[in-house]
Amino acid sequence: MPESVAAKSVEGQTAVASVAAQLTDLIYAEMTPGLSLPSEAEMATRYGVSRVTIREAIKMLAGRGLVEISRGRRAVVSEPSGKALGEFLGWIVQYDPKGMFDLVEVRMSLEIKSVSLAAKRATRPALAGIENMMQGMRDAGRRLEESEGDLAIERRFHQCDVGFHEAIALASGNRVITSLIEAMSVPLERSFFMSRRGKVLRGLPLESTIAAHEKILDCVRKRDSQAAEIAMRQHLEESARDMRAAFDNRPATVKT
Amino acid sequence: MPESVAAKSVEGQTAVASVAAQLTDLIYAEMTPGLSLPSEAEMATRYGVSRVTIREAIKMLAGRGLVEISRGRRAVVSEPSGKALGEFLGWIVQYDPKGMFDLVEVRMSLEIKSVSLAAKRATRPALAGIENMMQGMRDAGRRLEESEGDLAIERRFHQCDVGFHEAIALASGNRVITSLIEAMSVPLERSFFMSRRGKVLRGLPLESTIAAHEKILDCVRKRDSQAAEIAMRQHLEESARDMRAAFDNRPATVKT
DNA sequence: AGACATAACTTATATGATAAGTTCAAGGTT
DNA sequence: AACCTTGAACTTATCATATAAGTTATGTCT
Repeated sequence: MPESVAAKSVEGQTAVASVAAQLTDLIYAEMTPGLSLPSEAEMATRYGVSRVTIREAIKMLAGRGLVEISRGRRAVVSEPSGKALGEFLGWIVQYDPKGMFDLVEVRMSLEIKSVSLAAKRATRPALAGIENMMQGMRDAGRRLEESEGDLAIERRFHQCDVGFHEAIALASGNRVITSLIEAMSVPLERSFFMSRRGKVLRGLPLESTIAAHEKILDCVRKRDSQAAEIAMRQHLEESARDMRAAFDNRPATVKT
Repeated sequence: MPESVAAKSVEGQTAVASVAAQLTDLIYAEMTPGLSLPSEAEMATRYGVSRVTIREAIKMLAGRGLVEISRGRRAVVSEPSGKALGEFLGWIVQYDPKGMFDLVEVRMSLEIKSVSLAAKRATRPALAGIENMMQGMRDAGRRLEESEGDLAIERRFHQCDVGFHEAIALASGNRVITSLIEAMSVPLERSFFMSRRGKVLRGLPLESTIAAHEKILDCVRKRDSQAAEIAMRQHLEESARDMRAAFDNRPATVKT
């Protein structure tokens, strides 16, 4: 039997690491999202290692968000998305109690850049995407006033809020911004959910939140990037204040 | 004990995914960087799955940069770092020819925020870290003028350049910024290296680059965050112009 | 005390087997 | 002709077991 020539090409590296690196190169060089990797068996013979080794290498790529795995099908190259990155940000934010505030601080910069670019570059369909989310917020807001405290609707509202910002990022035409904002929404969403369960309600009235978004959308429509920046900054500062306030009178539910 | 209760708790999820999720929770909840996970055998019995399943789950975490693996030792929880994130950014930037410019665009926002915070918050040792990198640039710059075109020294110069910006990010006291800037330097470094090999030299004279950094450092020392922002913006805009220019008259060297 | 051999633990990889998904086409029914 | 069924071929998911080769701790011997 051929003794795994390719796999051990670099001394001191494990076969799994080597295969993972080679697969990464392969994907970068000659594959695009949606395409399938070869079958495990085929790769195993190609790289001269066992199926186990191949599987572990693929799991590594999956952890990085480079491929998606599902049973019965070959691994598929992923569309780049912020989700995997979001997990990572969660990890960074984890330790520090002030980690979430760090995140909000960064988010402010990015969102301002994002909306500024969006005002300059948004295409028609991108604009429609933003308006769609805005409409979703209005609807959820209306229904939320009628049935007070419905958590499902509240969740829907929050999703549209997040979606609004993601749509703006998309409209910016900058993929890096899109991914980063998408990523940041992951830990933020988690934090929202937890604060919700901890009975810490958002202090901001709905109309105020909706009006702020409406204002931002309006600036983007008018292609006034400076005004858009200002509107976004105000909106985020307000919601950061709110978050901070919620954080301060929080420990009511724990002991002390 | 029942048959792998924990592993298959959520229907429709594979055992590997389930174990990976549980390990992630475990790490988030009660572990800190440097600690070791249990041995594979122990986890296998604990979660009621085979060693293979445990190994694949761990490989996923390793792909995310959550743990580090080495032979003979148990997996160790990683220090959060931008490196894994950098790979991811590389992936995002990969397709788009303008991806690198998107990255530079985002970097500008973050670096400005970074230096602004650093000017306000930098501690003594953090400042020393920045000064250290500055000194490194000066040294490398001097030696670079004497021995023209030494690639090793040039590389050293570039490392200090990157290190300078990372030191500022560190001084900002914002972990998210630190990680993101560290992450962005990965694809940027790769791009630098490639353009270097393609004989596309930086057009900027050394003194100009050094002076720009000197100026930034000075502003941080004086705790003048506004001036620091301006200096950083100028520096980055200049280097972006340079990069764009280098990119434009590029294809002459491709095939050789 | 210090060097060195060794046992105990641990990960890396391979082989072979079984179960359970997906895909696709042949053939039967309406 | 359009629609469903069925099964074969392919593919991944998981397991059990075995061997090799690292790391660490426990000694003993000088």
